[in-house]
Amino acid sequence: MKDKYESIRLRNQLCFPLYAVSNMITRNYKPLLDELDLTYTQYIVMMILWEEEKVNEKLLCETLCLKSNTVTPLLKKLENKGYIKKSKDPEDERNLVITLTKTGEALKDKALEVPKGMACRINLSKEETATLYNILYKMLDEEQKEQRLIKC
Amino acid sequence: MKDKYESIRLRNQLCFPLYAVSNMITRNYKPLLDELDLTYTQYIVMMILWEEEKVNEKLLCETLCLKSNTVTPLLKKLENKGYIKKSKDPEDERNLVITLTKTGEALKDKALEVPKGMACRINLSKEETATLYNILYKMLDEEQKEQRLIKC
DNA sequence: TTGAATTATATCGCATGCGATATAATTTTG
DNA sequence: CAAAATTATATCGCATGCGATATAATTCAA
Repeated sequence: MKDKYESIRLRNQLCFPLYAVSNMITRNYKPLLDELDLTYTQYIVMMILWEEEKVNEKLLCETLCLKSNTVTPLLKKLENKGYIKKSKDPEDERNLVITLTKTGEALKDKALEVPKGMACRINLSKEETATLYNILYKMLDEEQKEQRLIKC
Repeated sequence: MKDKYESIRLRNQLCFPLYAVSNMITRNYKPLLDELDLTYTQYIVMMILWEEEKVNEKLLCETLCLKSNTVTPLLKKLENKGYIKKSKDPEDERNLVITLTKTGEALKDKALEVPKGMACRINLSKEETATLYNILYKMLDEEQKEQRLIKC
């Protein structure tokens, strides 16, 4: 390596484009999600609920790779907007069970506009998209594996 | 498409793994950057300064794809830590010129430990890394192109 | 079986990101 | 050349993310 400092050049980092693209995506979603009165993080929580009907907070945290200190206040906001309901699992009172309200359920159809609006904003080929998707999930899976190893 | 709602399933989003991996990367950097008393965003600012010697805020914002409302307070913190100095460009007093202090410059060698420490945390092949890098920069470049088009 | 460990949420403090807005310096324009 | 527009920073308010810590419910263990 010519320069001792090659490894700390911004252009040689993989982390930076990941970080910048992630910010970029969130920025691009904003105008579309404003229509639903959702932030990006609130949107991915709602996506899970539109699929699952009933989820507890722990599972939500694991699925989204977030900690409860991010998710708890976020759920409070979704509750205040009238999109979700919170209740305790009678089997184990520690578990928070989250379900959609009628309003939250109704939002599902409106949400179909979001991916439509985003489609034109990401100019990748089908193949590039698939490759990107697979590499990213590989990274997430590795991380999860690490987590499990650390627990042992 | 079988299900009308396929497009809003979390698993069918490209944005989500991007978002989750970006968070994951930042989490992984934290213990390494704590040694330098830097956050991740502060670290990428310092990387630019270690390369450039002298940068103004506008260029910094463009390079990092961030707005001044993120970068201005961040520079104040780096100044308080004694890593950078701020001055005005005499040619155009609007421009903020940022340079490293001796302490900031000295941190460069210590920073070489950071990519060393990260290497083992990303389990991608050379090829996967290159592919990921290229696709991400393609996305960033498209975005920049859009920006220019909008300006016209 | 009861005190200790574990687990699931919740709270606190700090550092981003960013839209909206304010301010100061420079450039454009009529 | 003076007012208007533009440009570069700065400030404000809100919504994350997360490490550290607190609290309540459950499980484990002596």
